[in-house]
Amino acid sequence: MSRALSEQEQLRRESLQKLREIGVNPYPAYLFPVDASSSSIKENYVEGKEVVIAGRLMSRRIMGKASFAELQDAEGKIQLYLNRDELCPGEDKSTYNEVFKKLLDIGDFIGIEGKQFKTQVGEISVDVNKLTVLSKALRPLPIVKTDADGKVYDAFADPEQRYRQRYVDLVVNPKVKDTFIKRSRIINAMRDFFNQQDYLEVETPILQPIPGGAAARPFITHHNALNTQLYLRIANELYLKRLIVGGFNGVYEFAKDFRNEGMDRTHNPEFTVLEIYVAYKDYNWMMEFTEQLLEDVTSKVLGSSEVKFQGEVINFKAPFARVPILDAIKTHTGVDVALLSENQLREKCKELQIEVDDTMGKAKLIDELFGEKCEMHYKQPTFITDYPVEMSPLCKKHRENPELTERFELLVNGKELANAYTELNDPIDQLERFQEQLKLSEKGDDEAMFIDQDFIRALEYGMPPTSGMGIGIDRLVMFLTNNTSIQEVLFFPQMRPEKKAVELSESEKTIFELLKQENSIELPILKEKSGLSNKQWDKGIKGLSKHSVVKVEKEDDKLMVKII
RNA sequence: GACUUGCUAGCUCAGCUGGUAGAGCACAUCCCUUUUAAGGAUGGGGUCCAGGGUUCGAACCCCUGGCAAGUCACCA
Repeated sequence: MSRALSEQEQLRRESLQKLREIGVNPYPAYLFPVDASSSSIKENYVEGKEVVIAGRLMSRRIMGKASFAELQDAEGKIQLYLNRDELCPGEDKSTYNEVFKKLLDIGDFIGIEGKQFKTQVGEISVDVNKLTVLSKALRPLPIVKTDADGKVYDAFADPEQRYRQRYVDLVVNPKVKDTFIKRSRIINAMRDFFNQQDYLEVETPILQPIPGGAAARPFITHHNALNTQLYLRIANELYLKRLIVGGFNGVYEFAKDFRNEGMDRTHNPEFTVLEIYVAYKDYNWMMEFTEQLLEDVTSKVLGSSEVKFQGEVINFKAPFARVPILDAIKTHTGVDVALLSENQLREKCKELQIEVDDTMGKAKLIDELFGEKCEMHYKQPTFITDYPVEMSPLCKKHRENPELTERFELLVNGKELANAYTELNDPIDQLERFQEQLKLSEKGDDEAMFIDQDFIRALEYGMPPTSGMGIGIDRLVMFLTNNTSIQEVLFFPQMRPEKKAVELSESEKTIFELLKQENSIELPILKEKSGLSNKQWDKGIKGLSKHSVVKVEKEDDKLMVKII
């Protein structure tokens, strides 16, 4: 069953047909020899120079025998001037009168040849002397207009439509395109930074038999040939460390991770993370490395280490502040965790109106305390360091205090942007930590880590002292493009599927069943038989006609209903 | 998962106390040779998210469901 077409869609299909009838192929297969672009023309304007450009027709201002139009290519828009007698110098004016004025629509791809010139108002334009149809658009684009002051009218702004039909969003909202261009540049700048130091970009499995390296619920899938359960990775940490065991000096991966958890404006089920591991380094070195990386990336991509984000100015100029987590808690709550037992700490948390329960250990309490009372204070990039050992099962114990670890998180605008460790390379300690996690999992924590025996085996062969760091790329891009929603920095954020094909409603089914017995029946009799109320009958019979399932016909003054 | 808000023409949105569904842009026909949110005249276009209920009558009231956004909860 085909979709009902709107009036505008029907007209465009008719235009498509007419183009073919007059010998114009609406979808030609040939290469179109573009030699300029909207931006190259504006940047290197030469009066009278011939150019060949292509793009979408985005607006038309027809004034009888001459017209202005806007062409949008990958870089932006440029104005076209079409003069009937220049475009059609002979007797046949059909390219202008028929093709351009009648059969083309906004959104169609066209190629043009013409001369650069400036209009009386001074706008750089192209005077068209040849026009080629490159691809006809059958659906109308939303029309977004911008006036001389940059004020936007009728913006295509509904988030649902924008995310579901990102292609449309990209065509009509230039800012959206900018965000994704920046995203690509950010990743390139990071890659350059790592490659300059001779770290190796690697790829590790997405389908993993044991989902390790983080505490999160995985997606589960099944491999038929192996007849085994596999998981989509929640992190790539354990694989990258295996490569350090294998002898690489530094490895990094821009990885898609998958977590089967809630979705909101900062969480998408699949997201991108950069993880990097460098041998013979510790977390102090990694802090300096991270600072330099972010200063370098912001300067290269934005031209400045200062980033405007939601009215705040965030400065990524190195060095960043460094605050041990217990100091942060003391500063913002007055609680000196080091002096308190677990129960005393739990009481303190209750006093501070933090929700706690008896299953929470000291680490979890500290985490809550920090998350609720401290995190939001760190707007400027700040390294929070030395987390409790229970929270960090893959991190080496602190060289001065075995209850803590050599870990830092980078907070920006109160949110975690990066996470790093001096990696745990003692295989016996690592196995014990995994076993601790197993106990948590037996207590019902469905996010506690699995024991990865092969990873332990790798560590038993020896891993050099190593520091590793991960950055949430989506969140970084959000900061650097001033977006508060992760959906704005993903081309295709996860959405619930759109509605399925229409099924028959109850009333429609009732009528259809009756009709199937007779094939053709008088309308009043059918209505009587159906036993439906007026409204149900009306909706039912109208629905069936609309779905082209039945037809109502007049025969000898009788209304007959027939199955089609 | 809970709560709040929204869903009306291709797009952006009105639609009063329940009484024949509106505007701007877009579209169609006509006029217009340097315009620019071009202009002028005329016209067409609707599953009012879906289903059910109340009612003489529902875009509007009630119930159920769908999708989305925001807030909260959960969660790296």
